[in-house]
Amino acid sequence: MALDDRKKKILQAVIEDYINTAEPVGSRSISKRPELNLSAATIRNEMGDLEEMGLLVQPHTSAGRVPSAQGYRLYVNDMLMKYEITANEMESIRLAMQNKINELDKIICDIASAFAKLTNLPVIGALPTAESGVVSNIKLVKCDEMTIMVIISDRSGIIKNKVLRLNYSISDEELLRLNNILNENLTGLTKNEIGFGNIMEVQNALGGNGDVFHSVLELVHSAVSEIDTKQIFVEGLSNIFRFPEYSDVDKIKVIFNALENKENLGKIVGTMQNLNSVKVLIGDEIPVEELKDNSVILAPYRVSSTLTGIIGIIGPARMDYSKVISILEYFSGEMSTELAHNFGKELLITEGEENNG
Amino acid sequence: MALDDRKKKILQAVIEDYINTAEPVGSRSISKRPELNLSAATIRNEMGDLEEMGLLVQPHTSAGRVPSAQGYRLYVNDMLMKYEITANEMESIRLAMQNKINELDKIICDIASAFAKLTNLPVIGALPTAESGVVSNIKLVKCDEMTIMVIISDRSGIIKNKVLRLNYSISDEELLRLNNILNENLTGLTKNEIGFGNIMEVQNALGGNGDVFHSVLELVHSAVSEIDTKQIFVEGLSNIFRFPEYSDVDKIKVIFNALENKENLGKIVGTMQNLNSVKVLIGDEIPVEELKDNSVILAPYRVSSTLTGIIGIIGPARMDYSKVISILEYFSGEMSTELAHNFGKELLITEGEENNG
DNA sequence: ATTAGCACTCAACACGAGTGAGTGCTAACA
DNA sequence: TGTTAGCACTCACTCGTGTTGAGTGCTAAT
Repeated sequence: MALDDRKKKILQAVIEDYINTAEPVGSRSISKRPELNLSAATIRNEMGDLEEMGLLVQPHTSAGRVPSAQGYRLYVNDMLMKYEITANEMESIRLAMQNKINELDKIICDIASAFAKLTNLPVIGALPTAESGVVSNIKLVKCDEMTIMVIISDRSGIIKNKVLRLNYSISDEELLRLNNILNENLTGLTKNEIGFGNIMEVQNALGGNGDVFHSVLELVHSAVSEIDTKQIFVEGLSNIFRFPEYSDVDKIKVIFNALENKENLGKIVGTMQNLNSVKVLIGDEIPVEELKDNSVILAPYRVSSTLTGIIGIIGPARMDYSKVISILEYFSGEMSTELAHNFGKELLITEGEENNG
Repeated sequence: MALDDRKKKILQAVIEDYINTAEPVGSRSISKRPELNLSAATIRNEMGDLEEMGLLVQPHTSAGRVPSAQGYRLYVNDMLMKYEITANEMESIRLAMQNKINELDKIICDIASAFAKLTNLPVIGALPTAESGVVSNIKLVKCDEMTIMVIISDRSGIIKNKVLRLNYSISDEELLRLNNILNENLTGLTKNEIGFGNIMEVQNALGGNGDVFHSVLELVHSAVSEIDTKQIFVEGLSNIFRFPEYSDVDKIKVIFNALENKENLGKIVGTMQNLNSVKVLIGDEIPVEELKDNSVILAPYRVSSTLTGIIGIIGPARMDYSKVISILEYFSGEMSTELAHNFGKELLITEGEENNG
């Protein structure tokens, strides 16, 4: 059966009605639309065809039709109207970006929060991490007699710092020597290239008293290996209460349990392979069984040449794709220029951690 | 009316039954208890008295009785049986503490998560912060030509670090001079004593080119003022789904909205004034209107002489006070020695942030 | 003082009729 | 041949009713 223009229009009408009302859409309500000057009976015939084609589903015999995942997919791919972001919406996002005092992680969370408000949907994402850039500098700083901080940078700035409290003291000369050897052996390599092997090389280069520095080396290793560890966040989770599809406690329980599990979130965010465009996951395209009645829309953002993150929303498959995609695209596109404008230069990210020796 | 021994026993029986079943407790079920060899009719008379005294409440005429907030309060103050922590429970908490690789914040979150599992309740708390200790050292480190890190320590170690990217370069000599002046003016003061006034003094001491360092001073100021900013966390929120009192979406919505609001959490955690013992908030003792059907139990913990935090649970007023209090007391008491044992020395906390200049 | 007995209350549940939105099919119509 | 009006049918949903059972308060006997 061919999907002619009229069928497309009817499908679109059903999807848009359903997005607004969350109720199965009947033939009569569609027939009332002025752009489709057809009787309910005709619509019924067409809807029957659309159901046969797998684009619509009937929850039960005497109910209207609901879009299937396949229907949504067709809608997203072919029939999406361009949603024009309002000045207000741009303003909310800009405002969230403009708080100069806050550090990057907080700005991202502010933006996520603004998204959650604009879209009335829970927002998920990953904080910016360095995508395996080349380590350009490792710096060991002695904070006090027994406390060492390691600072790792790539050419765009600091990407990780960690603190270590030793249970022995280390002289300035020893530290400088260790620092030099570390830089000789590790700079110029990407995070992925730095493994335990390289670290052992350093230990060998240090010769006899390499043992003394063992915990410092361990610290460097753990800092390096965490460079691109994605820190995942969820904002505005309580937005799901707005949806009639979550008016049942059991369903809320399922989605909460699913989203409380960082592993699941990691899987979802991990579906973004190329960091260039918005990605839409509908229904069982989501790699988490419990979320297969939902849709996820993800967008990459780039803070600097090496720092990237992911932000997106999750909600019932019935969602305002057009608006959400536009907002995410706007953000994705404007992020770097916006922040560059506000901050006047490339941004840094840094995380502090501690450790014991 | 006097609260004689028998009335106390009946009250206790009602509360403990209700804690276990979440159903209004009838006279018959109490009369079956071997330790109270009384008929249902007698129990009924006594329960009538207890209701008159405000310790029990009847949800509706033909229902059993439920403890009032006042009843719970009496129970917690006078009638609590000492719950003996099991070896298993100790083990879970110890395990969470033992992960040496992780930094302190993660250990606390692990412990919170263990608590959530042990108690089947959502856990709230504040990450360890320095309680206005004396700033013993401020260190400015030049990471690269235009990047500065400020590291603030008290005598127990690093308590805050922040990174700043300048849009001008700063010489080693200038930085050293600024560092010295900062230490001259600010060390020995507590966080509360360091205000914008002191910072301005530094700027004056710097003389003519004080402007150049303005953003560095701003950074120091913001780092200092964040030293004891409580970072609040919630773990295992989905535990509330276990309770029949939250089988209604509207109620879940209320508690979620209440707990999603950091301000509310701050208010709750803020009720801990003295950091010495476990605190129980029952019903409207909780400073958040929406949570007045719940109870909160909070405990302080001390990581080092200057680093303290708060951890606690929240749940329906009907909760196993005895067990939860014991677990929190155990944790509160063992925390420092446990961690001291695992880490072999005082702990540090450090947070990294960034800023723009 | 305690208890057995009894009438009373009321939430909860199950059942069934009625309602209405929606369908598919068929026959008439342009 | 495509479109439409009409009609019988389906089925979730609502609402009123009756029943059940746990629990109470009161009273009178022990």
